[in-house]
Amino acid sequence: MADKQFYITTAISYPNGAPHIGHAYEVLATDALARFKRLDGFDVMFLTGTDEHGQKIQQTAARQNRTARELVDEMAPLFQEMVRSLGCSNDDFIRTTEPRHYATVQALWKRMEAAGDIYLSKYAGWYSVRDEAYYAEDEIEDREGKKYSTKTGTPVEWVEEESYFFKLASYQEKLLALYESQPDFIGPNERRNEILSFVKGGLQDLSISRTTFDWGIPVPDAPGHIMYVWVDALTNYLSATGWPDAGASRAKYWPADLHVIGKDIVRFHAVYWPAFLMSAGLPLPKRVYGHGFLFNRGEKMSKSVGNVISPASLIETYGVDQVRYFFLREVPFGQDGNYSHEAIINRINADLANDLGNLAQRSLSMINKNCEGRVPVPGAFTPEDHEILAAADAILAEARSHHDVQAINKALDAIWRVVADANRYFAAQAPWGLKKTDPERMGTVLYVTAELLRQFGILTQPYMPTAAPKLLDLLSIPADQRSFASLAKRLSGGVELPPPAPVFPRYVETEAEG
RNA sequence: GGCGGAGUAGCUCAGUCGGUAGAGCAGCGGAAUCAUAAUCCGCGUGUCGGGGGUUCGAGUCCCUUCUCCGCUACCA
Repeated sequence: MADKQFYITTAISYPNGAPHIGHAYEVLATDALARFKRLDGFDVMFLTGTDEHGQKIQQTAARQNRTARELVDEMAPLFQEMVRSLGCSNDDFIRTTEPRHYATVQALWKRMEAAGDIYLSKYAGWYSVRDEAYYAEDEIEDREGKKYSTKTGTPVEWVEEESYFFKLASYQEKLLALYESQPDFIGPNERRNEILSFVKGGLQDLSISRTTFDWGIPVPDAPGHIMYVWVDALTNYLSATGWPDAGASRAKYWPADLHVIGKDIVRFHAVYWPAFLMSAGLPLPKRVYGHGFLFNRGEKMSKSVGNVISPASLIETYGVDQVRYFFLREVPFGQDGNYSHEAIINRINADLANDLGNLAQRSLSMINKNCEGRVPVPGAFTPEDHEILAAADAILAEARSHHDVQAINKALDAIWRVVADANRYFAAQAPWGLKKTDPERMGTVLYVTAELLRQFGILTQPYMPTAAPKLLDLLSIPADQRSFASLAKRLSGGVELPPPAPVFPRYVETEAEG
């Protein structure tokens, strides 16, 4: 049991502005992965948080005439509230401004320094504050006397500073060996190929300290130097385990099993991060997975286009479980996805209200009216009964294999294929017609259907942490019989059920909306 | 410029070792009435981006070409 641990993380959010759908998507998907593992018997640690240092925060705060500290203390709770409102089950929320994080980052730095991988040199070049990146002479252009990055269009300024460097170049071979020996270190495959070609193309040493601003973690024994964003931010995954305190209660969780991140920061997680850890002599995470981006009707969400929708308003409009279900089912995790009001409604009504919700409602109300509100005691099963139950029994193994590669939408497809089968089963058996002709057979059909609902209820808990338990409540399933281990134990006949109530309401368009 | 990926039914996409093109959604018709106007059944003649080639036979292999996307590099 001690070996069945699972440490999963999201990237930490940069709280320079309010949380948006991208933040919500990443954390809700990671939550589904974490919940699945918990239900599957793992001792899970699920971490998310905020990355609160850097020049952008400092400048935003300055514009508002206050300190960076004041700014992040106001912003971080917005992210915590978003995570909470999405029904997420994170075990911790780390902020990079916390003392525990400072301690870990500085310890990691010292380890890398002791390994001989850090040296002092000088860095000069065109720096974009917004991108937090340096650009070469030919990567910038002159526009009305000012310099801009040709790549991102952001303003750049000439910066010359003393900087500590990390000997990244010397890790090229070790990294390639890592990708070779651990083929699933990077997912999905497209991202792996990109990283592979990037590293094969040669690595340069990395500047890992800054002296031009001071909102960051100080470099040990180097006044004036603060740490580069990625040394600081990536290390949060380690900080939450209490490292370097080997006696910390969470020390056992390292190395992380899965870092869930956006596809834009795969390089930092798949190149820099393992190199830092190798340097410090620490075990490496098992896998890094880069998910795609979400677009509103094919367009990137932006204030100028006027299609900005906050996670909070989505939840308010559709409901938290519905929002979670939609994004997890509709978008293949790892690919970019689209969302629109129409698409969300279609999923809510077709999959949740019609297919699953209505199946529950029609079968449970028949039990309520015709079986004294108790789970019927089934008679002998027919081949049809065995077949549909076998289909349900097969879901877990398939869902598991999809979750192993973060193919969340495929796991949901697998469940809903059987939901569709269950509707066909119910229609074919037509228990309402058996009421007078063969009440015992009717009871058996209703029993089988209730058992299928139990399976669906248990299996959908990772995705819909509010609605799925409601469905299980309607079946009087005790709290301690809701894990995947309980899937194999059939519903017991004779148990009293509460009156049925709709679990997934239809979304009805109101006049005002249109 | 280099590397990689993708172009298949109105929409989103599956198509394993080459063997007469599939699913879901939407649409049309029917059945049923237990149920959240829900459910079930039936209905798809698609230049599989274009062109050429290999093969008895190619969406599936090879060449070429067009378009889109990602990563990356960049010319004195």
